[in-house]
Amino acid sequence: MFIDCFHCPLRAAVAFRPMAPDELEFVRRTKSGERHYPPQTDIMIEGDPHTGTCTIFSGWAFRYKMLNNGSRQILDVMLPGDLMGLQSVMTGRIRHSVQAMTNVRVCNLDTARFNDLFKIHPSLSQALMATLLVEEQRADARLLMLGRQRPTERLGYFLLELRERLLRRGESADDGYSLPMNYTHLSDTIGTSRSQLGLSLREMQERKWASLIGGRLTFLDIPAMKQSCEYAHLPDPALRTLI
Amino acid sequence: MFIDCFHCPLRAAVAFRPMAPDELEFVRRTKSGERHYPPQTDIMIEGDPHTGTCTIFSGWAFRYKMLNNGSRQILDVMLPGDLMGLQSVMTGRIRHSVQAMTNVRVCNLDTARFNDLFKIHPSLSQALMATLLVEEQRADARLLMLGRQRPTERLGYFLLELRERLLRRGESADDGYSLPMNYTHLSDTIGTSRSQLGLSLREMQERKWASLIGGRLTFLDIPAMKQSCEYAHLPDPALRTLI
DNA sequence: CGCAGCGTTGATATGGATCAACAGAAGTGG
DNA sequence: CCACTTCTGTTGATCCATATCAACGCTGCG
Repeated sequence: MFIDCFHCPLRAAVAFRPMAPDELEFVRRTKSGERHYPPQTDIMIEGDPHTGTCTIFSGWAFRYKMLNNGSRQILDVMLPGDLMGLQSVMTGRIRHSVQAMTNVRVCNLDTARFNDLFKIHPSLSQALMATLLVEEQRADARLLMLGRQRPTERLGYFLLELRERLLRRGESADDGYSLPMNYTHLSDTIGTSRSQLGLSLREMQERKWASLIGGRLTFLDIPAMKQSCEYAHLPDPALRTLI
Repeated sequence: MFIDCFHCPLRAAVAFRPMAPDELEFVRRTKSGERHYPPQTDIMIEGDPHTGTCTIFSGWAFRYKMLNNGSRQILDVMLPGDLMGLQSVMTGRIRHSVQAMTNVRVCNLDTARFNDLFKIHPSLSQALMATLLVEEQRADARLLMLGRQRPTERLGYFLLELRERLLRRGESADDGYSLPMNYTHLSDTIGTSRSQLGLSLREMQERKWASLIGGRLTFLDIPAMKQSCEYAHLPDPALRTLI
């Protein structure tokens, strides 16, 4: 049941930078346990100073922030291999919540060892920084989309990016994937209302870009979609490190 | 004319984590020169693989992305002490442009030495990572504001955040600061049209939050403004490292 | 002097929010 | 196992906030 990092099936995915044996040994010893979260449960809550750090092993989650009026902004979707809670280790407090979207299994990490990481494994900490910088690039793209694109293009961009992330993890076919997000998730991600999301989905279908039926997304014309949404492919996966 | 890092006036600001002598020596040796950029000139351009890395010594700049239709999204305003171009060193390519808003002086950094940074100065690289994570928090806040707040609240949030950043650098009084941004800059930052920005500025004034006259921003009721814009103060400045 | 850029205001159009309604699915409790 | 409730997808009607377009005076500059 307990997954050994040396035989972690996630590592086989092309999404991640290959790791030296001593680095991998370090990671293995940093892992302090596993935990399961059912859908719709919070894994971390904004403002909590006592959150730990963990990596998603399986399932989907999302980072989000709330306003007092109850509206929610989903900041990012988190997939297997994504690290969460680094903020709270390094800055003492986490400024967003994380919620499970499907059943989620995480590998907990011993936060105390992050100090050693920098001392003992410079190349690993360098790789981790590269990972953060790639995340920053994705955040910039989201800012552009929220600030300057139309709802349908925002949606398209989001779905294309998800496709590429999943492809690298071997969790998507070229022409589509299973999407465990409902209307509310999607509209809170692209910053629109629920009804507008419905219109955008229909528009996507009418333009023959893609269709979402029964939780299954199917792409119909990826080049046209990329063109219109001004999608830029993700940086080299060799930059992303799995801890 | 050439500023020695040991006597860098920026370091006196409360914005930055204090630095050990050997760290400072490392930084001093990493500095490879200085350069000046007049207003409206690009310091870095999106997609360029050959950008270096530098830190703003004085003046204001901004990071931005463009769409094909010509619209621009300003991702962030960069102030003295902010590091730029780390993306291109670590990931090989920069995904946004940077433009000077005022006269800007930068300290260029020798990118080759960033490898040594991790090997020789773990605490410094750890501090740099904390800095990145604080930036991530600020980016999350911007996503929330672009996705879920009204233009006036977006504007208010932005101005409040700028105030706090400037205060820490000793470049702002408690009740206001000089703002070298024009209508286009501001509207491209908060994701609205130019005319809407005019309305939001007026609304800000009518609500007695703040007023912007002749490039000088004056706060009238900061608590009310923070309340309405749901402003959360920035993390501890001891986390931010000046390289 | 003429021109370009910028702040500012106003008129109009429209895209998206809001509200409402409903059917089907899924979960819940008796 | 069925009735009931809740959630979710879906569509439509209405309204309003914001984009778009236009105009103009001002300033700085060539």
